[in-house]
Amino acid sequence: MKREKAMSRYNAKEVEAKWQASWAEHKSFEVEADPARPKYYVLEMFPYPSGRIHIGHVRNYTMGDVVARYKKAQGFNVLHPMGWDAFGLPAENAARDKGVHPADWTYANIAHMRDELKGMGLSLDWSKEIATCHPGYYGHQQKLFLDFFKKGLVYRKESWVNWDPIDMTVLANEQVIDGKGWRSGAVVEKRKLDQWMFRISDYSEELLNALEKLDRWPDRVRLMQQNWIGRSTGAHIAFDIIGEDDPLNIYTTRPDTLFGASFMAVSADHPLTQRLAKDNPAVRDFVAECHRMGTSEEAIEKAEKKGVDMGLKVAHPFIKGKTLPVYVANFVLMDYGTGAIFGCPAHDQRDLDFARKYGLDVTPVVSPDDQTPEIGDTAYVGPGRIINSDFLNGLEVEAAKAEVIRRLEELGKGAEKVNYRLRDWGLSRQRYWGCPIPMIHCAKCGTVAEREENLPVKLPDDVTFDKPGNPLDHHPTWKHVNCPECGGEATRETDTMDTFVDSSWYFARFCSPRADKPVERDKVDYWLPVDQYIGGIEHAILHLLYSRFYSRAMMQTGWSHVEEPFAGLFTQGMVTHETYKSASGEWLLPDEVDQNDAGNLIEIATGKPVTVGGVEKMSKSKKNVVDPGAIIEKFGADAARWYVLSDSPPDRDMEWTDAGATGAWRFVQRLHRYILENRDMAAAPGTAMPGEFSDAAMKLRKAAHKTITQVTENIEELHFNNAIARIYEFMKALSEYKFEAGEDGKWALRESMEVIVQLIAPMMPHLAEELWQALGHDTMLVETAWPKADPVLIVEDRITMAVQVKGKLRATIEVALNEESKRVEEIALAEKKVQNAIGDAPIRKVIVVPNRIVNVVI
RNA sequence: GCGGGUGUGGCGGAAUUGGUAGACGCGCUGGUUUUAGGUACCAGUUUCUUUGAAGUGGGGGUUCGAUUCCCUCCACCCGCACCA
Repeated sequence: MKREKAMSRYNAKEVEAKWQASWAEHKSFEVEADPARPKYYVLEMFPYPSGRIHIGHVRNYTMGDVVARYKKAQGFNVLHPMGWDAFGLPAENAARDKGVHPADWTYANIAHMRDELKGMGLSLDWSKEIATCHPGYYGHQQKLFLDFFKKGLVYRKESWVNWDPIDMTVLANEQVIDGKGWRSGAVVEKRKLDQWMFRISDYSEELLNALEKLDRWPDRVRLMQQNWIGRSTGAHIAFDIIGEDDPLNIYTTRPDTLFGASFMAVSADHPLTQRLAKDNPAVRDFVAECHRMGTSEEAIEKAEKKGVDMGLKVAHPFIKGKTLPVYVANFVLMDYGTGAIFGCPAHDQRDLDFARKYGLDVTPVVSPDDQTPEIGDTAYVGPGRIINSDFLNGLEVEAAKAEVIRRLEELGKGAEKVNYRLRDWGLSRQRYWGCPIPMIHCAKCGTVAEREENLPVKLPDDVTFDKPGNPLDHHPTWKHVNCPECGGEATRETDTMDTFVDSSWYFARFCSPRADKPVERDKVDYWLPVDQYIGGIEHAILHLLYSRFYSRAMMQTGWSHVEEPFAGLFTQGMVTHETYKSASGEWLLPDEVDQNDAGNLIEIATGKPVTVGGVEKMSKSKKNVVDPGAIIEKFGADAARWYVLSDSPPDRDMEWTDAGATGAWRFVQRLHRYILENRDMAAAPGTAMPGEFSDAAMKLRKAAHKTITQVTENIEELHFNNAIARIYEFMKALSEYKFEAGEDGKWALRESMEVIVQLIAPMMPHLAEELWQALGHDTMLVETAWPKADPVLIVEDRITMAVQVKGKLRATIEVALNEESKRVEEIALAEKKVQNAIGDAPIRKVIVVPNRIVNVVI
């Protein structure tokens, strides 16, 4: 009997498979460039093929799918492709740990994840699928690299890496834990290696200025990029080193505080430090200590401010006879400015911490109130006038900066300088599973480009991961080639490219994914830029900035016409879940936890109570993950899609709860049941619209058309949770509708049923398609135009206005739309509750905001 | 440490961007239906000392009016250049 009841329910699994097959058969989402039609390019950040999709993917791709399906219904030629960010470290880890070849591991993962994505019913054009680890992709990436090289956008430079001395390998920052290698446990060293670099810093100003034009990007992302590029105006100052010919060049943004300088600080990697370290053990030890700190800016900034006096003195450029000691300090970054600063402790917190530690002078030179400020443990960084500074005294900070620069220029000891925080992009990785850099080192000719006819430079398949270091370097034959210039013996570059390179142009490749060159101009000219890009906020800076650089570089090499790859950007929040711990303190999967009869959470296996922890980002380590496959199996893809959209604003984190998913599933059942049980009461499809409607029918029609307007607006703004709330409201209005025998009532019912089915279609495409058919249509909903609201039906002639007395709500009144303010005031004051609230007090003022509110001030 | 963000009932959140705080959903309470229910339907649900008052993380300010703007403090989250 149980089965019988279940059979009468909507069978999501069956129905979803049916429509997925139907869309595939009809090639519903396969598109070609068609200049006669308006295009819309929807793209979600492509996934790393880890093996299984996670619920964050479900949320991300559902959002993109809603936009894609909606835009298609609006008549756009919609490109909505999918691919795989398939190079990267995890494949090599799997190779090392499990003995699987990275390619086999990756392609198996892709196959599985592709099936999972197909089960979600996404409107993807699978004929355009790409994987970055395929030579058909990375070969073209090598061509772009060579073009960039010829334009001078690529160069080689020594730079610092994390080096594991036992594994003999370069470590990613995340592989360095507390200064030690994650596998070997060896203390990590900083080491200098020759690295390939992209000249992104050439575009600093351009990348900064163009942010202004990205008006469909979140402000916070633009702000983060702006801060990352970090344009500052300051000064270069040359300090004469006592007893030496060459000066110490520093960069400062506060030249106005020059008279407050009490020491110089240079980076551990500064040439001066390197030179002095040779004869000075204290300096050498300190440099070694700095090199154990790791390469991340975070590690450097968080470390205690330390330094060593290197015994040198420099002369103050303006104070005769004053000298300043030169320290090597751990908080000075070689990559920023010149790698050297002057320290003015009174007006910089780091300098102050340093000065207090080493007993250096603290001289205030900026005063907020013309008094000499007391400097304790907090530096004064605010505005004010200059004091204790000779010719600068009395000037405001900005005027003082200009004046000191003018004086320095006169002396030939300095100049104004614009500086950027943005560094060139180091793309070399000493790893196997990445795109080979198509360069060859020849003893005679130097480093030369591989010939284009030899592209792609393919990765060798026969590699081993049992030896420390880079497998490409170990390979017996791969790197040995003839020089393309002289034909002599030479070796290939064994570095591969950063995976950020792969993801910096994939959106362009999607336009012509099988072309025999990186991109076809007519295709990118039609499709680019991406109209709506959707992905995580964690990519706010690097991936997006690198892609913006790549677009410009591709423009410069003639491949494209767009500066900005992503016209619209949306960053969705993460999916979170409660964490659970067993009685013995082990993390538990949500599936291992259930409620007992008393409503307490217990571990299913043991029956023991479970400790509920915080709601956190889903992570394998804390086991607070849900498996999308299991969710879709249980509730269907539509319910899962509906739920990830319904509860939280898309840019915020959402908490996954079982109850929420069940709620979505219930709505699926409810709508399905409603349409199937009541469709016979509705007019036949295609019936002509009656000339007149009863009040009830009219009320329903108004609700339907208002809902069309609201849902359309909500989807345009990507406020999917609000769209769903409006659909719920309309569902309520629909179920409260009393059926009428007349043709007008039947017609209104059909209209409303069709409207709700069309409005849910972007979110729940399978159910919508099924119900569309159930309503008697033999066309596919996926090919049906988006409903249009009748403007006549969405204007209300009477509205409710709130009446406040002294800012507090006392009554509401109903008035005509756009009623005269004077009349509104009369009606409001006549209200009994309003009069009670006013009492005997004299009315000082009445504020009437048309169609909104009345506030009586007493 | 630096940069960016978030904070509203028991829970997720809404609020036309300065104008009725709590839409919509979950949960809960009561009722109806059903052979049964982790079903369906109906009603209620911010709190309190309830003729009223308080209330959007805490404190202060601007305003006729503040979830919204300003100052300050607290908590949590994201990024920091070799994870993707």
